[in-house]
Amino acid sequence: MARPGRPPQDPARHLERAHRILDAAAELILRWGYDKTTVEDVARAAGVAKGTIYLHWKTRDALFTALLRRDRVRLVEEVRAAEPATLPELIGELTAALLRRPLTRAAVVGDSEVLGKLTRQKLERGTSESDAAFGRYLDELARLGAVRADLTADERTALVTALVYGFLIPQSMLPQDRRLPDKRVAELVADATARALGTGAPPGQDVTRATRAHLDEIEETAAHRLARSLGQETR
Amino acid sequence: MARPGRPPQDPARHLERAHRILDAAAELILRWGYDKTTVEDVARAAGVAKGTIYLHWKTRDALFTALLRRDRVRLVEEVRAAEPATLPELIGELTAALLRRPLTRAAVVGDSEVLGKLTRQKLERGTSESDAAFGRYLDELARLGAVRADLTADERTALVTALVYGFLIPQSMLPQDRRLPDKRVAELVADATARALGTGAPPGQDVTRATRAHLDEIEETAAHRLARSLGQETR
DNA sequence: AAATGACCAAATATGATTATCTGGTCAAAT
DNA sequence: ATTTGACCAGATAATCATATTTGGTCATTT
Repeated sequence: MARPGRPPQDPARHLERAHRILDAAAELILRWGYDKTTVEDVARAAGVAKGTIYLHWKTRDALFTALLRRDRVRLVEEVRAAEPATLPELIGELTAALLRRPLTRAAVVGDSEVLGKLTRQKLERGTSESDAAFGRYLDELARLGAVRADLTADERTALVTALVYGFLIPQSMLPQDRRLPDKRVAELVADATARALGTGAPPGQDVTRATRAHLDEIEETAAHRLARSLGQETR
Repeated sequence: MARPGRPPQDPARHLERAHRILDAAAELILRWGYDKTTVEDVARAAGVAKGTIYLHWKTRDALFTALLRRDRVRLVEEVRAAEPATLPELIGELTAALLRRPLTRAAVVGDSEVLGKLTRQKLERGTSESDAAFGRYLDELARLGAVRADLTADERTALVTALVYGFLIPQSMLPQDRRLPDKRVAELVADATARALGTGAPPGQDVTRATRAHLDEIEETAAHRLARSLGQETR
């Protein structure tokens, strides 16, 4: 039932296949968890041979990293598509998007059911860089008078983090039926962000611009990383 | 080196010994973690025989429960001593007290380093009842115009929970040197609570009274539970 | 009556052995 | 050139036997 050989070396086909593999991986991981999902499984589900997967990624881990990065790119795209103009809108959309994306959501919430042994790792790192960018964005907003200037950069970041994580994590530990609707959670986070960090000043054009710029930067970074993850490079 | 026998059956002495055992347990658990702390260890450190511990508690678990309950009572006492008059003050003091008490803190943050196999358990339950009381308190405040009335009870609770957990958990995952000072964290939580839930209305006498009443209720419950934990009853 | 600590059963750890699985490679097929 | 899948070594799991630990009891002592 084999048909080794070489259908055209079309780079577009190559990329399309990478995505197909990632699709398969996503489904399997969400269903069985990272630990229980083997490369063989993924290959079978994607309709390719195991070796083919290693044509795309050096290691199993690299495949998973690519998967998360793709999810992240899509998340950012969703947020962008909503065209948030202010910090609260941005955070609200971010939260909503997070709640919609099981993989990234699991990574954020630290769901060991899904992530298996990777639970801890994926959380810690990756943060520092993006955090810095977010910190700069908040600084800019403070300069523009859109967020409180009486907090240090660390404090502003901690505050936003607290709101997002503070809603996501406890909610995820609640039994299904006691959780607030996802949409409502996003609204509450947005609202709380406005109240806890905002100044009440009407947001000007410059805030919109800064927000857009920040999203550009985030997407740029995310897209770049994904590209690296899809172009054989590992680590 | 033994001296079995029966120094007076003074109930005060009995209680004092219970506390001595708990002191020993607390120290050992904080140093070695729950899993690695044996009943024998505790007995030795407390200067009693192992059997004596079982004169106080039916199981090792009951001892640990008592320990947490005592810590909770002390926490509540500390909060009370600060005489918070408003919700933000209450939450701020609660956070500060939480940060000062390694055991309860570990329980809240879910520190498996300390709690060992109990990490999960202790979190989930025990909540429902106290949660209900807190919910009623928030309701009362809403009625008094001290907190926003445009939120459901669940939402108000979720919001406060988010603030406290949202600060404690991410901070606990940060490397020591990047954490904000405990005191500052408490201030930020208090401030955020005021902004996110407050109405801006000046707090009246009735708010103070409601807050005090709530603390009374909490302490009452906590003290009652501790008493049960120290008076042989197990479960 | 009150406290002890030797004692026991059950749990847990250790180790040795074997079996199974799975990440990753690469010669072969086209 | 490209894809495959048999193949391999190392990791992981399963099994079984043995040793150690430890939660909990209770006859004994004061």
